[in-house]
Formats: sequence, structure tokens, C-alpha cells
Amino acid sequence: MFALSNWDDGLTETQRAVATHGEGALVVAAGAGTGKTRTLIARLAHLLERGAAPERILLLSFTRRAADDMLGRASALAGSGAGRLAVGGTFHSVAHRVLSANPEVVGLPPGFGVLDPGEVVDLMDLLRAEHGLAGITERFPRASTLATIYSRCVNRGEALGVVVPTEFPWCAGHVEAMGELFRAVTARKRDTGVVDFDDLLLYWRALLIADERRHFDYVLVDEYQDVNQIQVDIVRALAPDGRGLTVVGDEAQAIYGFRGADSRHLRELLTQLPDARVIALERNFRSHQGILDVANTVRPTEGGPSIRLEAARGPGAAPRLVHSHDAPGEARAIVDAILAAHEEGVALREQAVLVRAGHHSDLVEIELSARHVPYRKYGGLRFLEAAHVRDFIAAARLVDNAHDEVAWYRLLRLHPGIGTSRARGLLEVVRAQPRDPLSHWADVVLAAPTSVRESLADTLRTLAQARERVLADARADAVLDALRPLIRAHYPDSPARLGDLERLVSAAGLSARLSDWLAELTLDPPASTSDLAGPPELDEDYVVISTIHSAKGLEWSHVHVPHVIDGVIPIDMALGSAEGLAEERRLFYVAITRARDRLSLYAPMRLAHHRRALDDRHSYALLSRFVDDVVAAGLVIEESAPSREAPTAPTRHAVVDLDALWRAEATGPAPTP
DNA sequence: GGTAACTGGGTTTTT
DNA sequence: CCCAGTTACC
Repeated sequence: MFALSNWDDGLTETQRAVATHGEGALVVAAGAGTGKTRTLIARLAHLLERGAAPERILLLSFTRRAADDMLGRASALAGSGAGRLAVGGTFHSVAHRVLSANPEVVGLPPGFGVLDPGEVVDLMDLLRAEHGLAGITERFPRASTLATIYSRCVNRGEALGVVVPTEFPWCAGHVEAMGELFRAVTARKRDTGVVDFDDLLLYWRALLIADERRHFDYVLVDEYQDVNQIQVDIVRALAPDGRGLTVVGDEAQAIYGFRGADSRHLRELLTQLPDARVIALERNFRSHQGILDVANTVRPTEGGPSIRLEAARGPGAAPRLVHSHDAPGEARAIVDAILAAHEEGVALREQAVLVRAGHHSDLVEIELSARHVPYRKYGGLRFLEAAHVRDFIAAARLVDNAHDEVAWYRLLRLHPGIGTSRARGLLEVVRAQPRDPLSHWADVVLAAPTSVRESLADTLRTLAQARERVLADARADAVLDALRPLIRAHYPDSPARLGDLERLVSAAGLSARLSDWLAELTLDPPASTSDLAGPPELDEDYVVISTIHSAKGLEWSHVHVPHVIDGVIPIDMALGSAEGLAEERRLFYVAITRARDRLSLYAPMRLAHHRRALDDRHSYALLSRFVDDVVAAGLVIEESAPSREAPTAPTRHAVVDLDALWRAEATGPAPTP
């Protein structure tokens, strides 16, 4: 029996109904800020108290941050030292855990590698060339496009012939060649003992279908509106009759359509499980009513149970729409507001800037830096996308699985004198090697041009020796030893990059197996290098910058949304279809509902931050088409005050210059600088 | 033939 | 800032 006191303290009657629901399938329609995670955790506590075995309860979520949040709260519930309360994580991380425990069941070697999405593109490129599709005689989709199409087919469970004509019509002439290429990709991954993100789900599903025993008594799925077909299959296989299944979702927050997610799965579940109980959580504990009034006008109404958010917290301050002259003015207005709130006692980490795409915060970041305001950015450029980190992971994967061709390809090209072409040639040697290619590295070295033999031999010898080390951190150390000279020769800023890798390696000690650690790193990369520096100081304070996608499930006291203009929110590439536009509206809804106390939307009148902005027709921004609704809901419109003080951010000089030029062009010849 | 250094043009969202 | 395309060197 667990000591889980007070889990139902302060739960509403509806929330308690969710927490204490019995065995049958349960679908919770939870609006934003209605305490859904808290309620799920209360349900977990209730189940444990009634004697459910923790290792037979599975908590699943689509996004990493939601999974972390859920698991973090679950362990807080147990108090320190109580160990794990349930099995849980993202679909992908749980799949990896299941598969790495029994890889042979699905025909994978122990220590199989997980390719990150960038490496899938490398593999596509490799096979694209092998199949003679890389020539310039006829245009063929680029490797990254191919990888997107491939992933879409897998995640939607739809054939190439369906996906390509409807979503990638410009590639329609190549369906046959693509099919052949994709079959080769699948075979190559199998032959070399690697899987990609999609394969993790495919293998897990296969495992579940082959093995009909139930492994979990209770399956709790969060963010169900963001699951795609293959994830639906997995959930259905985990709980075929719906017994013990709880799903939580909100169709209005479905924002992963581009990954093959479809919020209709939530409704379909009700058709498939007609006995499922449905409970709606509508009382919002997060935001003041002023913010929810705005949210309710933006909230899409089509389909699903209609939810109108009602605040438990009173009216609060009216949300603002701040007009500024241009994008740098917008950045200034945001930082002004952040610092003003900070003066009033709102911590920086209680304030977030939420953007549609990573680069939309560029100017805000410059302004924050210029004014010495610390910030942390989530969801932008990933640590894992840094070239040297990918180099390291690839090299480390070879230690566990010497047949990993994508890893070989990357490692080989890191040597001066080996480019794409020679690397491909050497890959043939690796593949032809009947024995273990890393133990017999001399054959690979002999096939290389004389000029690189020495450095290649050094690398491979050190890597081969890494296998004699048993512990994950010792192995990682040895891998870094092998890489050090290559990184020095390859990157001009090698000291910083090596510093990153030292920190990365020191984190490996916590893992038992190097391959498991690498997979975890690939599936759940640290948001930034600073995350590796250990637990942050308690008094450390910073503004949070995040994409709206990465902000889902989180909340801040003050939320700032820059660029509420057509072309950004909604983003121009989504305007082609009604479905795309609808998703942009839901995304805007997610952004709005992150704010507890103060919501500020920003609309610059033009985006004059590029040199060519003057001749760019899009220089003058259109207010977002969603703004009309928001204004009708009582939003206050403000003009950002033109700043009279000396310019602080470097970009401001550029803007001032541009204005001068513009006036000069309008009245006469531009003055010579 | 292959590599590397240079140039110019473009950039959604995530596991 | 990263990719593709081009050119100059080995």
C-alpha cells in the first residue's frame, strides 16, 4: 500500500469523478487550464491506493514536455525516494524501452541504434544516389522531402499512392521510383541494425499484435488529440476492449496535423468504445476571465464537444494588442513590458515569449541580450542538430553496432580528404566485410587514399578499443578521444564544441548501457547545452522563449505573442487549405490559453528587419485575420510608445538608416553615404 | 574524378 | 544560419 495522502485535496466534483472512475474506458474532454494533468495524477494515486501494481500502469503522452510534467508530478506525489510510481513517457521513449528489453523478438540486434531525423535524410540521400536517382537528367525530390513523405505514410498508415497525389502533388510522377527507394531504405535499416523514430512505433505495434498478453492493467493517455494512426493502433492494442483505458484530450488544441495527427481519432474512439464514459472539464483554474473571453472567441467550434472556458479566478486585466511601427519596435515593446513587470515583482521565468517559428524571436533575443536580460529558448535550434553532437553520437553508435552505415558515413566524412564520394566507396568496403567491420578496421583504412590513412587508422583504432571498456561513461570517453583530433581539424570553433562534448560525456555516467544512453539522447535531447551543466541554480531567473508548439501544456503569468500578423499567425504556408488555416487557429488558441494573468499580443505594422525589406512587398504587415475575433472580445489596443532614449540594440541603427533611405527615395535621389 | 572553399538565396511546427 | 551550386585545386 502506498502512502499517497491528500491526492484529492481541492479537486472539483468533476475532477474527482475522473480520478475515481472504475475499470471501464474513460474519455476526458479537458479544456485548456482545467487541471487535466493534476486530475490524471490524482487518478494514478487513486488506482495505486486501490492496489494497482505500479509497473502495470502506463502513462503515455505525445510530447516530451507533457510527459516530463506528468512523470515529474507522479514522482512528487510519492515523495522523495519512493521510486517510480508507474511506467511512462512519450510513445517513442516507451517504445524504445520495450524494444531494447527484447530486441530479438522483432529481429533487432542488441544495442541497435536510433537514427535521428537528420540521419534518415542522410540515408535517403545515400540510397537515392545508389539507385541512380541523384543525377541531374531528371529532377527527383530532395532527400529531405523524401524523408517527410516516408514518415507521413508510416504515421498516417496510408499508402504512398494516396499520400503523394494529395499532399505532394509535385512529386506525383515519381511514386513508383519512390516506392522502390523506400523499400530499399527499409531493407538497409534492417540489415544494418538501426531504426528511425517511426520504426520505434512500427516495431512496438508489431510486438503488441504478436503478443496478445496484456502488459498493463491501466493505460492513461494524455494529449490524445495529437495522436496519429499508428499511435491509435498502439493504444488500441494495449487495451483492446477499452478496459483500464483513460484518454484525455482537447480537439481545440490539436496542432500536430503536419505529423499525421488527426483530432478525429478522439471522436472515433467513442464510436469504437460505445460504453466509454465521457467527462468534460470546463472550469479553468489557470487564467482570468478576460483572457478566457479572448480564448473562447478564438476557440474553434466545429466538431467535438463544445467547451466554453469559465474562469475560477475572476475578470483580471484585459489582454492587450500592442501596435508598433516595425519589428524592432515590437521587440523593444516586449522587453519594456517584461522589465516593467519584473519591477513589479513578476519573476522573469514567469514570463514567456511564444512564437510561431524559431526565428521569429530573433529580434527579441537581440533586444534581451542588449539590455542584459537572461533568457532561455526552447524548441528552436536543437542541441542535437549541432553538427559536432551528431558527429559524436554517430561515432558512439558504431561502438555498439559496427554495421550502422549512416554512422560510418558521417564519421568517414569527418576526415579531411574524405568527401561524399570517397565515403560512399568506403561504405562498400564496410558492407562487404563479412566479419565485424570495426574490429577489422585495417581493411577500411587500406581502401582509403594514402593521405588520410593515418588519421583514419587512429580514429578507428581508438574506437575499436572503446569496446573494451565496459561502463557507458568510459566508452563515451574513449569515443571522444577518437573524435578530438577530427573535431579540432574540422571546426574553427573547436574549443567550444569540444567543451560541449566534454559536458555531454560526463552525463553518460548515469546510464548502464551506452546504446540506451544514446537512444535516450536522440529521443529526448537537452533543450540547450546549459541543460547539461547540472541542475540550475535555485535563484537563476530567465525569460522563457518558446515556440507555441513546445509551449503546449505549460503556463506563465505573463505571455507575449509577437508577430500576430497574417503570414505568421496564421503562417503563410498554411493558408492553402481550410484544414491548415484551422490548425493555425488552434495554435493561436493554445498560445492565448498559456497566460494566467496577463496576455499581450503584438502586431508590428511592417517587418523592416531585412536589408531588402524596402523592395519587399511583404514589408507592410497585415493584421492577423484572427484579430477581429479577439478585438470583439474586449481586447485593449495600444500603440507602443516611440522610444526617445539612445538606441540600445544594434538593429535599431539599421532601422533608423532604413527610414532615412525610404524618405530619400520618396522625395529625390538617395544621399550618398 | 574528387574535395574544399566560396557565394548567394532561403528559412514551420516535433518525436 | 544552412543548403545548393559553382569553381579552383589536388
